[in-house]
Amino acid sequence: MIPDTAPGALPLYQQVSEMLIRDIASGRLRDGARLPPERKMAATLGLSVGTLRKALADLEQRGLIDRRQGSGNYIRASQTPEGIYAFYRLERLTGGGLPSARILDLQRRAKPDDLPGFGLCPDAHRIRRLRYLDGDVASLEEIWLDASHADRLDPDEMSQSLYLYYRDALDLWITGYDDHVSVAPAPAWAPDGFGPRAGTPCGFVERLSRTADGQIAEVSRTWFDSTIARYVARMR
Amino acid sequence: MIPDTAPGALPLYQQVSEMLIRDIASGRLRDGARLPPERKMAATLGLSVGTLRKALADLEQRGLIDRRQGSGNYIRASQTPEGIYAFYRLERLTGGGLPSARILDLQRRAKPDDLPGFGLCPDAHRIRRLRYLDGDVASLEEIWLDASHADRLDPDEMSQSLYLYYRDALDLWITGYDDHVSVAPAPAWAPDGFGPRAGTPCGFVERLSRTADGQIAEVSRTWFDSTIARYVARMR
DNA sequence: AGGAATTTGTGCGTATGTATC
DNA sequence: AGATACATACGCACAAATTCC
Repeated sequence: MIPDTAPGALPLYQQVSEMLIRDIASGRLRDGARLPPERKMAATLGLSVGTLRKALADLEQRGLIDRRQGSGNYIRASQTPEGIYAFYRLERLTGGGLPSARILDLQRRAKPDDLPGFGLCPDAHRIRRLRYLDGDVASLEEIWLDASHADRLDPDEMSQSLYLYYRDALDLWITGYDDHVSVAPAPAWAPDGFGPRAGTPCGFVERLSRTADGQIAEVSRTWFDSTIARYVARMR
Repeated sequence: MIPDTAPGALPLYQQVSEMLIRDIASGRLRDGARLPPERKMAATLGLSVGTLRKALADLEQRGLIDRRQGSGNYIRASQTPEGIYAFYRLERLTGGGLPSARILDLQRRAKPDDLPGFGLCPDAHRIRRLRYLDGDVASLEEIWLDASHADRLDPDEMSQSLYLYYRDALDLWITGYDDHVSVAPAPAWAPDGFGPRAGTPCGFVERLSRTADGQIAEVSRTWFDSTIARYVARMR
């Protein structure tokens, strides 16, 4: 790797961290793969072990790798065919579950007034999706992506993980979020197959998704069937 | 500080981190106070700057201090009279809100079957509390604390933050949790003043609280009024 | 079973950059 | 502008866990 030493560039360890995230997202590093030993890897990249370790610690905190003393560093097996769902916080009541998605509708529209203010553009892309866990309908999603990041969205290219699509097709990197979880009526457009009828209370998550510079790029709303799924947060 | 060098002791940086947490919790370090410069502090504690920095990074990640380059390290102003609510995840719909609590009931009982398995003891202390945000009733809590950590609990000594009581009175250190958020009927014991009537759907959080060694010490259930409060999770 | 080799974890020290006061 | 203080980066030694022969 050629480090970017221009003034104002990111610190070395962050450059390394982002490069590795990109490698994982793109599939160049497969799930479960073992990274080279730290000392070898540091030598290859031309940096000190300490700096590399800081980057690796960052990846571990994001849940992208497993670090095992005496063994090695491993790309965390995501147990999904589509890639990483590091940001997906719904799981079956029994724990886990394989997520998948189906797009119901995609439009470009003016942002409605009841959305929190975000982004630069008065317009946004509205994506409505049905989400599954192990094949069962678990939730509905309505996603508003600020239109400044893309003129058009191609539903055929969208992968099961929207964040991967953002990264690969739009070069838009979501690095964090704020989630607000409460209870709200299921939306009027709730299709058959989703447990709660329109207007009846169900779990509700509003997410503000942020890029590395702290700007909100996307606001999403998720209504979930709490007989199927629950929202999970871990702190340690 | 005299470092614990016994075999099996925690790493130095964790000992330092825990000591500082204790100092903050106990009030020996006041909100907003500035810590000594890293080099001076490291010299005082008899350890290297790098080790101290690792402990400080840990505190920052837990949100207990602010680190400002060129300025200093500051105890994060908690904006509450009671101390830290780092683990409290409910806030007003408008953001923030001052939490307080009132104990409704305290009993020692056999653990009910519908609790997840935890702890060593067949018994647990059951605490039922009413929680407020800015004086409004926001949620009900039912807490089950494994009885192996204390024979008796003294309701008069319990502070607004149970975790502080655990630390100070029981020497029990809660360092992390798993939260499961969904929708559930308000419990039969829901008192007047709590918005949702018994049996009607409201927000629901089940929390498994862990000590540093990963053991579950406490299971709590919170029913919250989603017209008043929402559950908040941040990731970055 | 056991010991050597490998690999990550912890801790120390130092030099230099950059933000704040 | 100078002093102070945190941020980044480098390198080394030893401990602890794992792996392999």
